[in-house]
Formats: sequence, C-alpha cells, structure tokens
Amino acid sequence: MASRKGPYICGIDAALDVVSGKWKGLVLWELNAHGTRRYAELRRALHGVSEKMLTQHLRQMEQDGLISRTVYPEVPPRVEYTLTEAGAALNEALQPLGEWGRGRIRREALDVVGDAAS
Amino acid sequence: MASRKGPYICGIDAALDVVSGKWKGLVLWELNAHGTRRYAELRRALHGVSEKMLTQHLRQMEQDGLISRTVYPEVPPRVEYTLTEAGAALNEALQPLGEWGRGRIRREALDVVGDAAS
DNA sequence: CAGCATCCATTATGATACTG
DNA sequence: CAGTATCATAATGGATGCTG
Repeated sequence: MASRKGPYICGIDAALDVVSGKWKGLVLWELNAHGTRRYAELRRALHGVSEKMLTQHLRQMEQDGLISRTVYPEVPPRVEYTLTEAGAALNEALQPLGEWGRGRIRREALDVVGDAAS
Repeated sequence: MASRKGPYICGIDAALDVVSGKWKGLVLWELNAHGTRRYAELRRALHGVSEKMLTQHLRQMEQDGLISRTVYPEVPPRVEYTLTEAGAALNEALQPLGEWGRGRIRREALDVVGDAAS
C-alpha cells in the first residue's frame, strides 16, 4: 500500500501506486460522493475496515496529497476529511476505470470470466 | 495481488483489484505498446522483475481475462502474450489515470508532493 | 470521538537453483 | 527459452486494548 515514490516507468505505474491499497478506492468514492466525511462516518461506510487500516490509509492519502484532514479542537474531538484538488482530479481520472469495472462485475454475474479459453 | 473476486462495492473497487500488483500496470503498458511480447521480452522490459513474479502476474492476468497466452510447440520453446479485448479496454480506461500519473510525476520532479501543507 | 501501540496472521514480493 | 520449486523477507491486513 505504501506509495513507494520510486522512479516510475509510466504514468499508469505512478497512479496505480497511489491508489493501491484495499480501501483507498472506497475512500475516494465516499469522499467524492459526500464531499466531506468524518472519521467515524468513513469507518461505517467502509464496512469491515479496522481503525488501524483506516487511519493508515487516510494518513497515506493525506501524505500523497489526495485528501485533506481538518481537526476541530472541540470536545468530543471531530476530524473531517475531504478531497484535495489532486484527489478530485484523480477521481475524475478514475471514472473510466470505474465503468470498466462495472461492466466486468456485470459479466461476472452472467458468466465465468476465467473461462475465455474454452 | 491476487484478485479476490469478492463482492465489490463499486466499479473502481473491482477494477483496482484487477490491476493491483507491482508489475501489472507495466505489463499492460508493454503489451499495449508492442502488441505482442514474448516471455523474455517482458522480463527485460520489466526491469528488475523476478521470473516468479512475472509468471505469477501473467498467470493472474490470464485468469482475469486481460491477456492471452500462446504457446508455440517449437524447440526452443516460444510463448507469446497479447492483450485480450478486455485487456485492451482496460488499457483504454487506464489512459486518463496515466495522464494524471504523468502530471503527478512532473509535480514530483519540481516540488515535494507531501509538502502541500506548507 | 479519534487515534495510537502492540501482537499476530496472511500475502506479496524476491533470490536462487533446477527442469523439459 | 520458459518456466517450476523452494526458501526467505517484507508488506499488508486485522484484533485487541489503551489514551486524550
């Protein structure tokens, strides 16, 4: 998951590096759909994620400049996450991929994909 | 790396599942650029990949219906890999992401990305 | 509420040697 | 040439308990 920031051969490589991770896609999706989400809201949205993983992903994405984190010095504490411009742009760039994925989900429901050789 | 084939929340999720893996993006890139590549050619193109990883990725992508594998019963043996329609479509869908990534690489070259807060 | 620390299980990745 | 087998390490994912 950790962005390796290494020398990339192509843009795809660089982009995939930033979105790889079990929940990053969903986080982007959630933030894109709702604009702003609190920690606990994300936790509920990403059904099944552990606190550690959520925090880890959020920190990573923050460091990658995809999301911004705002802490409200209240009690009880409140932290809100939202997409940065780069994150929003990434989401845009992710749309065609999302369509491809939806098509694939449909195909999977109808047929077994791995059976192309028959 | 192994596609989990699990229930996906959204298309992004499903698509990312299929392309996640250290070398899959590069394999797609290579096959898209050259049309057809042999095992050894891919190995050279993906500089630094081990035989095991390459084979593993290729098998996974074949199973996911992204690439097709053709064995020529000659001696010495020859195996060629090429994109399937689904793989080509995925590559198409990946283009915007690639552009985003290229932009990101440019920004990284100029500035430190993680320094957005300053 | 938001999160960190710790321990543990599972996966992903990798180097090396060997085979048809 | 195109792999497979084996061994080892690193990264990731997750459960639990604790803190301000």
